[in-house]
Formats: sequence, structure tokens, C-alpha cells
Amino acid sequence: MTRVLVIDDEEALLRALRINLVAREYTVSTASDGASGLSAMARDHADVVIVDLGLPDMDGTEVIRGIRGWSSAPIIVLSARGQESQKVEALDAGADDYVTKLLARLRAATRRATPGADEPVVDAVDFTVDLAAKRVTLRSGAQVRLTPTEWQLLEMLARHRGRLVTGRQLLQEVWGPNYETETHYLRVYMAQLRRKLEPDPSRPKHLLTEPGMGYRMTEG
Amino acid sequence: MTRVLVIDDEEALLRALRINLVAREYTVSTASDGASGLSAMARDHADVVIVDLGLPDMDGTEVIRGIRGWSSAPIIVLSARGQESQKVEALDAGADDYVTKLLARLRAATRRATPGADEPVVDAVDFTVDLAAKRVTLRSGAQVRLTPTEWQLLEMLARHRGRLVTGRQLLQEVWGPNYETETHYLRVYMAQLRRKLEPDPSRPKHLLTEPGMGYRMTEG
DNA sequence: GCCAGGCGCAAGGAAAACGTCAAGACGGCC
DNA sequence: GGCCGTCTTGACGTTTTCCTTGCGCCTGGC
Repeated sequence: MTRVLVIDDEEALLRALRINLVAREYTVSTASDGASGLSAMARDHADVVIVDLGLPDMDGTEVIRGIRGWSSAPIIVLSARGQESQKVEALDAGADDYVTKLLARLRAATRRATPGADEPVVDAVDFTVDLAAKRVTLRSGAQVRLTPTEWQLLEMLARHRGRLVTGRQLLQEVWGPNYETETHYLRVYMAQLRRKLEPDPSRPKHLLTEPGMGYRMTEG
Repeated sequence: MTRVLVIDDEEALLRALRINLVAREYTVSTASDGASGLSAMARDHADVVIVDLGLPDMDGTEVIRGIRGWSSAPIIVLSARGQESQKVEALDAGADDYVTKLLARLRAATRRATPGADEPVVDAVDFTVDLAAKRVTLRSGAQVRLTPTEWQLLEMLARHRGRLVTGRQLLQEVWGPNYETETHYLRVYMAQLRRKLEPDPSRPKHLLTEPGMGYRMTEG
């Protein structure tokens, strides 16, 4: 399920967009100014953000910079106001050209965000990570239950399999931009992941630590 | 292939940048003022934009606003002129610190869009350095574990492969600006790198010392 | 032949990073 | 309100890395 965050101060447009997007099976959250938009993003980690330029409290470009500073989620920018407000009633109708185009942009944006479309399953010797289904299966066939945080951490490592991922990257992506220094979290959750996934948790084969550098997931 | 749009009115810098970027396998298009820069972006949809503030026809920040209004492509801003123009001749030489830093900024900007696309792999006879994965593999296939300091040192040398790097450069980049004189550190860590990477550490083939000058990494 | 300066090499203690366990805080749900 | 799972926080022992020191080698100049 793709989560969309809409940042716009126009109440009518917000409501109309929500209706349309939910109907298309997106999960929608909204914010009506830049500041709450940023904190909503930090909290929820939406997959796509739709931003209106011209917010009441801050420049839209600042919002974009604030998000781009730590997240790689695609951002769709609504063009100048005026034009938009003319379209609100059409939006309520629910099926006009404007919605169609926005939905197309949404699809394009989310497609680009998941370049691993050809390989949504990461296969390790002792377990398998299905990124699309958000599911982990042990070699024995047993399913593993992961908490949301555990999953996000594993997903990040699996997406970069083989490559080293720094602690900062992980903390920013999983916990948000204000947690860069909470390296403790990493140690706690890495230990939990290892307990659930590694044959011998104290001697990890797949979830490796590179002291001072970060973590790396290996398949073999 | 990453497409870069460079907007700058200084002809020499434009030409020098083009040469350097094309050599790194970027696709480059250029514009010499703000207006044509905006239309070039609208036409080509470059993946990254490099903008010089202080263009002849309009303020650089306006150009940025004009692009950010509809595109979420990363924008790299060149700092104040003067400084830059001093660097043009160095740019033509093609191998100084300035290019290295700009390339680093380019990589950082594009990494979000296309992760791991342009980080090269440096291949030597006896080992391989994967800059993206931060990994070193021996010809035998064995992985080599490097400490953070060791890695930074090797990365610096690998990025400048074939060229001589002075001790001052290495010390500044790895240890910081206040360690220029601690040439001792270099000897200690170079020895460790050689122990881990060279077939015969006491007779180095790849990590060479140029007495009184600095160090150089060779691939053959 | 002798000295001085730059370099390679090995080893040890201080400091930082890491792993682990467990208890407290928080929020959703019945 | 009480229960449950999850997330945060704290304390402590272990591992790893970093900096430092000392010594010996080689080279070039006197």
C-alpha cells in the first residue's frame, strides 16, 4: 500500500484529493502548512509527497529542501495556485483531466522510486525477504513476525544488499531526520533482527557490522 | 546515463566542466543565461542542474525557483564567482581538488535518484575497490575488512588512481585541517593497508611511496 | 665512515564503538 | 481502566579502533 502525504492549505482541495486517492487505494495523510507537513513526514515516512507551493507559513521550496535533506521519497509539486482552485469543483466530481494527470504523475513517481521492480525478492542462504509482500520467510519455511521498525531496518539493508549502509543513513531513513545520533537504537534493533533471522545470532552471517562504518547485509 | 544541465555564463568554465563531466560519462547540456537555462530544463528534463549564481539576465535564485516550481531534480549551486574563475585553469588540467569535490556533490545529488549508478569500481591487479559498496575484494575472492581510517585513505588514493597525492592532501582529507604535519599517521596506516592488500607488503606494487612527495596508487 | 632525516614496522594502553539484557514509557485496543 | 505489543532508555561487559612510542633500516651528504 502506497502512502501519500498531501501538504496544502486549501481545505476543499485537501478533502477532494483525499477522497480520490483513497478510492484508488492509496493511504493518505494530510497537512495544512509547511511545518506540520515536515513533522508529519518525519513521523510517518510517506512513500510520496504532494506539495503545494505557496503555503501560509513557509515557502514551498523550503518544505521540499527540508524533506530532500534526509528522505529520498519522490515529491510532486502542484503548480501555481489560482489555476488549482479553479479545478476544485472538478476534483469533487472525481474524474476529470486534472485528477487523471495527477494520478499519472503519482504512478510515475512511485515507479521510479522502486527501481528494484525486477527483483522484489532478496534471497539469502538462511532466509528470504519479499520486499513487495513485506514478508520474511526462513529457509525452514516458517514465517517471521517483524515489528514495523524491524521491517524498515531490514528493508533498507535488503535494498542495498551487498553494499555498506552507514548508521546515519539507517537512522535517517527509519527513525527520521532528528535521530542521526541515536546509534543506540541501531544496536538494539540489529540484535533483535539477528535473533529472529540468524542461525547463530551471536555470530551473524548476513547482518554484518563494520565497526565505525555501518552495517551490511550479505546473501551468502 | 545521468543528464546534467550546467547554467553559467563563463565560457571557459562551461567548456572545462563539459570536458570533465563527459569524461565521467555524464550527458551534458549547457546554457549561458537564466532564460535559456530554464527553457533547456523544460525541454530536456535533466537529472541534475548545476547553476552559477550571478547570471547576466536574471538572479540565480530566480532560476532555481523557476525550476523548483515544477521539477524535483536536484540543484547544485556554485558558490560566489571570483573564487570560481580563479579555478578555471585548474579545471582545465582536469585533476584537482575542485573537480573532485564537485563530482562528489554530483554523486551525492544523484545517489537519491539512481542509487549506485555512477560510483566506479577501481580494479587493480591484486585487488578490487568498490567505492559504492565500500568493499575491497582480493583477487582470491576474499573480502578485506578495513577500519574507517584505512578506508578513507584507500578511497582517496583510489579516486586519484595513477596520480600522485601529497601527504598534506591525505592528512587534510582524512584527519582534518589541523593534522597537516602528522606525517607519522600516514606511515602507520599505509603500512596497515599494505599488510592487508599487497601480496608482498614490504615490496608494494600498488601503494607506492614517492619519497618526499607523497603516495600513489597504481592498478598494474 | 658517520650522521641526519625520512620511512617501515611492531606493540600497548586509552578511548570509542558495539552487543546484550532488562526495565520503564507509550499508545492502541478491548 | 487494564492489557498487550512495541518502542525507548539505561547499565555493564566486550570488542575494535585509534593514537602513541620506540626502534631499526635505508639513502644521501659530509
